[in-house]
Amino acid sequence: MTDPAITGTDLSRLRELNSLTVVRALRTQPPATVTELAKITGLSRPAVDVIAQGLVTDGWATVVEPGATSVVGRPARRYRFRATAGHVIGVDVGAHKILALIADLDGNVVHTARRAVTPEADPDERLAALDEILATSLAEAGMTPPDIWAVTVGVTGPVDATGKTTLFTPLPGWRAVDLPAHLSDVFTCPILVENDCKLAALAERWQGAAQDANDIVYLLAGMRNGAGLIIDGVLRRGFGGAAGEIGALRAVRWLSAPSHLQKCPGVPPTVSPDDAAAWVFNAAREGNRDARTAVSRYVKDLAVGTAALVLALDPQVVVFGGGFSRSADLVLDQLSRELQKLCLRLPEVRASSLGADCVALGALRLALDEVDQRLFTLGLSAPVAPLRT
Amino acid sequence: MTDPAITGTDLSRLRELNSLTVVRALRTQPPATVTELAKITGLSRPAVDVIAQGLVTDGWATVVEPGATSVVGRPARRYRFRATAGHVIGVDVGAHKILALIADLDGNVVHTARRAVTPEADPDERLAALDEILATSLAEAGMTPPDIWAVTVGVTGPVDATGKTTLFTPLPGWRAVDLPAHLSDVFTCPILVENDCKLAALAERWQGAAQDANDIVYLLAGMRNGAGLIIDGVLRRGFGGAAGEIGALRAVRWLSAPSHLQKCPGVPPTVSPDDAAAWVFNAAREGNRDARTAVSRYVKDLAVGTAALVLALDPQVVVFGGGFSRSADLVLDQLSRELQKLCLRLPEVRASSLGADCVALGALRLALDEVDQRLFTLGLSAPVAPLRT
DNA sequence: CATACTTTGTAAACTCCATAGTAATATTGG
DNA sequence: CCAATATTACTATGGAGTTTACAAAGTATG
Repeated sequence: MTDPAITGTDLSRLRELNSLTVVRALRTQPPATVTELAKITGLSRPAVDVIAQGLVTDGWATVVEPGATSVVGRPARRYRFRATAGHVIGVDVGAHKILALIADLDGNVVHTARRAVTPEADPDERLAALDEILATSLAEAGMTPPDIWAVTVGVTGPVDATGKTTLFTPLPGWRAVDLPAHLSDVFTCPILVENDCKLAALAERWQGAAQDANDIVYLLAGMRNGAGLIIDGVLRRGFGGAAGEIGALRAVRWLSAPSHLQKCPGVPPTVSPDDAAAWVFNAAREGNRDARTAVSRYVKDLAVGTAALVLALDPQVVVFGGGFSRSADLVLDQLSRELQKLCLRLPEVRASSLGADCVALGALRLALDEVDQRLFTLGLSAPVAPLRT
Repeated sequence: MTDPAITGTDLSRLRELNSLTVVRALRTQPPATVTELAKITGLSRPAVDVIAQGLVTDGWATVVEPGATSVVGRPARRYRFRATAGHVIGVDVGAHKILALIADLDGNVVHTARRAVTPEADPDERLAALDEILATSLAEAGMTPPDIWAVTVGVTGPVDATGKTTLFTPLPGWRAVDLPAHLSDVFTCPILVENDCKLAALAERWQGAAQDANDIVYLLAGMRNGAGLIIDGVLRRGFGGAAGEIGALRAVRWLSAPSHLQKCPGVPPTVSPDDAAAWVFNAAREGNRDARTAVSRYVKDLAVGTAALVLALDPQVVVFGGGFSRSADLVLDQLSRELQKLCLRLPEVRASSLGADCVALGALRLALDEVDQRLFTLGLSAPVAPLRT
């Protein structure tokens, strides 16, 4: 009924806002004194003092009693954000593997679990593997589902508003899978499902090659190409969750791009189709002419779709990620030259600096964002797992 | 030094926040009583009362003394937002014309001025025409430059962060023009320069065909094609201001699309090249086979670039605007069918509902947004024109 | 080892804002 | 003219942050 944007503020809300301000300041870095916090927030020392004490009693912060200091004056109590008050889970459900990470509220990974699956596994099999890896992860980390404040699962293919990949996904039978419904048997906290490229983009901005950028086109380059878009610092999903799926347009040749590598003449028959690309990249690095030609054609095709995204969005950075990013040394320069030819303004082209965990890392980031968003809009009550709305 | 995001709030700021809340409520619609405002804002009646009186003394609101009412009880004073406290200017500097609108803070247009220029006019000539139309507009509206709180000028071509069209513009010699610098001789208020397609997109969301949508791809279709992108409700410019310039990519055939119309066989030699497209659309409407084929080819080519934008962004709505939108009846259905073939998820395709003023209207909207943004972040002091920062 | 000095922690007085409750006022209907 | 009703004006109350003052806990210095 009432628009929250035009809702008046009363005194208690003011206290809440200032508490959140102090929490934000606390989270910026290591244990801080009341005086430091007062300087950061612009509040007075007494105000910060009572707020900090309130945060301690609520469980959002802990006190670090003063140790040996080398400065003049009375040693100050230090307050630290209690990152272990809650945890989040980020999962990457891929064709070949499932990777689950558990992290605290600061994003420190406290548990990692990996499990291989076959690409042909049917949904029941894959879901069973997912359930199993989640159960053992929780057990090994000494946690129970109520300790988890948010879960994000990364999957291949565009994810709609209900968390399903109804439009398309390469995983067999996976289109009908309702992951939020499935996981809600175990977790009462918010459950998010997101496309793997988009999550990788988030990870790259969080801890990877694009930490300084707010406008990012992330390329997940491999046997399948995908893209994740961060615009004005926020991951954009599009109205139906299908933003970045430029590969569907035949005119931009993303579908055919990897085939240049697979069909490169000279690949030994002993190399499996899955490993052909890696072989070609290696051969190209050693000077094989056919391989160099194949890579060149691959980059040329990749550049067309990338140029379409770059022209559409005019990003600051293009991040070359995905399985092929290990061979970024062979790709980056030429990709940049091709984009120069095709685009109005050339963005920086960088190689991904994260490994194969990047999708799961991005899933963590999205879960943490969800927690933060609830915190800063709904206010901080006692630190317990939020309920799904 | 200090991050405004983690700045504490004190009591006076709280009053300011609540004042802004009341202003927002006032602006939602017609003169409101204190009781109504209290209900909307959630504040108590006395609080709203003192705030409203403060707004009146500051000049942000006016009192409407009660007239004849048909309800029981003492008639209530009504408060109205004083939209005439300030005004903004929106200008469309096109190849053929300059259009200047003056509007109050509610967006009501209070003055309109149009002036023809030749496409070949050099920058000095065009700037002189701009200065002249601005001067006469102000004079006719009975205003002086200090009465203007923000000015937006729409131009063709991507606009960089400094307000220049250094990358590209079809206006001769215009790339070197520094509009903000030029206009700052007259105005001390914020001066914005923006791409015409982007402004038209804003207008369409403000008063046109896409008022309900937050994710919009706007097509400015004419002898030149352009696009404006609204994502999550906000106009996106891209890192260098060149977002939406998909037309630069040859693979998507936007450059060649209008030539199908111009080169259509059967156009009488009496028709000027500028009017050829209109002739073809009319002929197609009357059943001319050649014309229908030309239109069909035009739409096919237009659809490729549009599909690239749709796949990249996954918008809710595609708005077909620009000069050709008068012939939307011939285009929309087929465009929709082509997009259906090319895209993963088909967005709604709608025709623009605004006329040739849409760029200037969008310029007004951007200027109003600038004013609002300053209001709601910097707080409301006395209602006077803000200074450029 | 005592003193001066510096910084932190805490309490009190003060200001400002919103709320709640009450009295006064103005209008309509009987 | 009086009762009912809704608005406006006024006062008291409580909460939150700031300022000021002072005690407490250390280090530096003679």
